[in-house]
Amino acid sequence: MTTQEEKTRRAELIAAASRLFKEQGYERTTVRDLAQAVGMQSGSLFYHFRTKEEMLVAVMAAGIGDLTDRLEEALGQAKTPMEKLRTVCRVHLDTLLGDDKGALSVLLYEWPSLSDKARAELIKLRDSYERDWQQVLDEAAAAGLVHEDTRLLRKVLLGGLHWTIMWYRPEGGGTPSDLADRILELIIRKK
Amino acid sequence: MTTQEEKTRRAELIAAASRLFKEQGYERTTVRDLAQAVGMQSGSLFYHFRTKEEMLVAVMAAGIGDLTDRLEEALGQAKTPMEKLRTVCRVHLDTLLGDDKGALSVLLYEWPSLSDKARAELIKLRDSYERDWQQVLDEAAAAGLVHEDTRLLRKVLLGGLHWTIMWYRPEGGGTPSDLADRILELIIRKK
Amino acid sequence: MTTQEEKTRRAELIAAASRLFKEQGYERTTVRDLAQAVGMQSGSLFYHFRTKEEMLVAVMAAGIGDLTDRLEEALGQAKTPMEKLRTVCRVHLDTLLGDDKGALSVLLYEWPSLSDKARAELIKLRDSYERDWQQVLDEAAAAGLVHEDTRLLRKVLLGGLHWTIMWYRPEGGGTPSDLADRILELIIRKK
Amino acid sequence: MTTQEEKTRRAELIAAASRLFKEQGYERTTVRDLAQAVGMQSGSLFYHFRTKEEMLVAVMAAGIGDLTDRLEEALGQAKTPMEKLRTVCRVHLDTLLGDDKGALSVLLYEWPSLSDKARAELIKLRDSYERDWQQVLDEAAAAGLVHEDTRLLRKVLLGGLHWTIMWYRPEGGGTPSDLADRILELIIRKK
DNA sequence: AATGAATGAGGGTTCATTCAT
DNA sequence: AATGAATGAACCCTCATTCAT
Repeated sequence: MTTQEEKTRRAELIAAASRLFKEQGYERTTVRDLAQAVGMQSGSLFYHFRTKEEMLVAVMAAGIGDLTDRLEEALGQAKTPMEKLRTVCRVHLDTLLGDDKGALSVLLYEWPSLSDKARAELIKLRDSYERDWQQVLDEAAAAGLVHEDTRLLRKVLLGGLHWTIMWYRPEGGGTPSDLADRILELIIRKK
Repeated sequence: MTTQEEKTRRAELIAAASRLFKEQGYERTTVRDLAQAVGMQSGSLFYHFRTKEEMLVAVMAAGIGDLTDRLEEALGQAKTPMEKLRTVCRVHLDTLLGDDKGALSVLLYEWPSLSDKARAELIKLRDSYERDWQQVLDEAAAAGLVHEDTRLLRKVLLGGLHWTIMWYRPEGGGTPSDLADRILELIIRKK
Repeated sequence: MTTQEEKTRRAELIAAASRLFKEQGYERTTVRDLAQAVGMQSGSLFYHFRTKEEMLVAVMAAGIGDLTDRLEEALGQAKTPMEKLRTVCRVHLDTLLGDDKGALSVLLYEWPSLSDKARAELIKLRDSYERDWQQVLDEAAAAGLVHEDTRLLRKVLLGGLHWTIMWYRPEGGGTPSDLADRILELIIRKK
Repeated sequence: MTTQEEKTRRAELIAAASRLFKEQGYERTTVRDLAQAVGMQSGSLFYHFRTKEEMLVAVMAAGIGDLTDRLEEALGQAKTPMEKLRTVCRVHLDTLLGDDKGALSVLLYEWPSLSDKARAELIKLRDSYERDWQQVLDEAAAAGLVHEDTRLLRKVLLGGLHWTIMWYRPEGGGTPSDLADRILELIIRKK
């Protein structure tokens, strides 16, 4: 009950922060903006988070955590290397470009705003996500679907996907999943 | 004389801003930091630039301008579609990852810090650079070297290249040009 | 039962406040510090005390009350003017420098933190303590032991004793009682 | 000229801080109070001092510095041990109770507000003042004027003098110098 | 008797910018 | 061209206090 409400309030704050950090950037978002977005006074924020940076970390951790969960669930239903490849790209773009979430884009573009300490914590989570990618790419390379330098491919492909936030527009651009498929085409080695 | 010195001073400031904006981010760099870096008082900056944002714009404009100049010069010496392809990638990474410049990375990662007005001005410059890329990719596609969806390819490949700032380390990672070649391999359709 | 527990809880709080106000000062001690020291939430404090200042007053009142009680008890066993003189000094330093109590030092050094109203209340208690001192000094003067300007002597001697908190260190400094005796020597008119 | 004005402004601020810290206490004085007292905005303070604590240190350092200067000048004109004794007490009380200065009383009563680092710096200045006292007391003891435990006497007498701020009232209390003489009587060993 | 959550005023400090000189 | 000084709004954060439960 209390736990419930606490979860709710924290979750509300994280959601609001996610949105605002994405829209305006972390530095340009004030704690007053954040408080107002959930209908409280700015001082009250600090009951839930010790610092503004802690909110940023929470947003990012939630973002990468969600993403990893989604990916692992989706991978559970993918059989072939090709299906898995499609899955990692689709889940990534669905999450990044889906309008309900800003957390992932915050993760990517506010990385330099983190203190070293906070960064270290998040790197662990990010690495776990990238390990899943690496496995999928390794299987795909083994099946001759992609170039065998999979470590480089992982970084470059993820970079290419990340960058879509800068130019993707839902109207007339197809769904994120469609886009994922088209991007995949660019690097697939047809048998 | 005055013009000469003025150019010098402005250029000094832009260089300093470039470095500091890259290292610390635009928002986290104060005008005092900037002034100190060239040995003046913070108030004196405003003789050279009306606002801090104007410095950001100057850095970005110089960055994209330089890049386009370099590219066009290098393309002048490239003959085949393959050579041209290699050139665009190499010039991009040499500029982005070369240690003497931060301007390009500032351009990429401080884009959201711009006001709408400033953004509009820079978009023109950026488009001119991307037009050069587009031409090269179109030629390459015509020669069967790359996927024919060159507009998408341009965005994704540039995204992949941009992202290298996040992970490239000079020590043990080869030169930026080497990296460019390896990345190109990932998307080349072998004849 | 409730009364009993209430007393206990109040006493705990006063003891904790005494220690914290002494160590960190009244202004620099937060109600959260105080609450934590007795294992409760900050809001719960306000069931026991209406304001933070009320805690300060309680600490001070307890401090001066205890001191007066101790003094009167000790004086009961002192016969000669010289014994009485020694007693007032010893009790004062034992209480001020004894490691179990901070209340007296709080009384001295947080006096300016009090509101006028609170101050008035405490002045009465303090005066009662000083009246005991005055009597002892008057007897001593009558016996030729000290200078006859006993009102001035009272203030100056008490000032000198108060100031010991600033420099007294238990290790290698003798006991507070020893120190009291040595200080007394400084102002005694030998026979 | 610039130096002059800078001195003026800094001196103004120190004077105002001195007064306010004495009247309201350091913690209860806001930087807005301080700024208003010299007719500037609160932000402007930080052009002259990096932190509020730096102002406190400046007040204290000025206080103890002035005091030492005054003392050394006055001692230059004192011949006999008795005259010197009178001088140290008079200078101390004139400075402490003279209505133009609050710095010395701030030094005494805001000592606990200092950070360890700042305290260390001020201890040096204070020690230099107390060394002058020690010499005077040693000479006086050699002449049989005071008790031979001069180190203890120094601390106790200074404590007694310090405490006068708590009770001295100019109206009807004689001048600070008169008071100094009367206090001295309390500890003098008549020939 | 105590809690968890919130309040709201105010804290010290930062910082882009201005301007007389 | 540059400076020293100041501005003033905004910043993140603190904290005594309140109150429904």
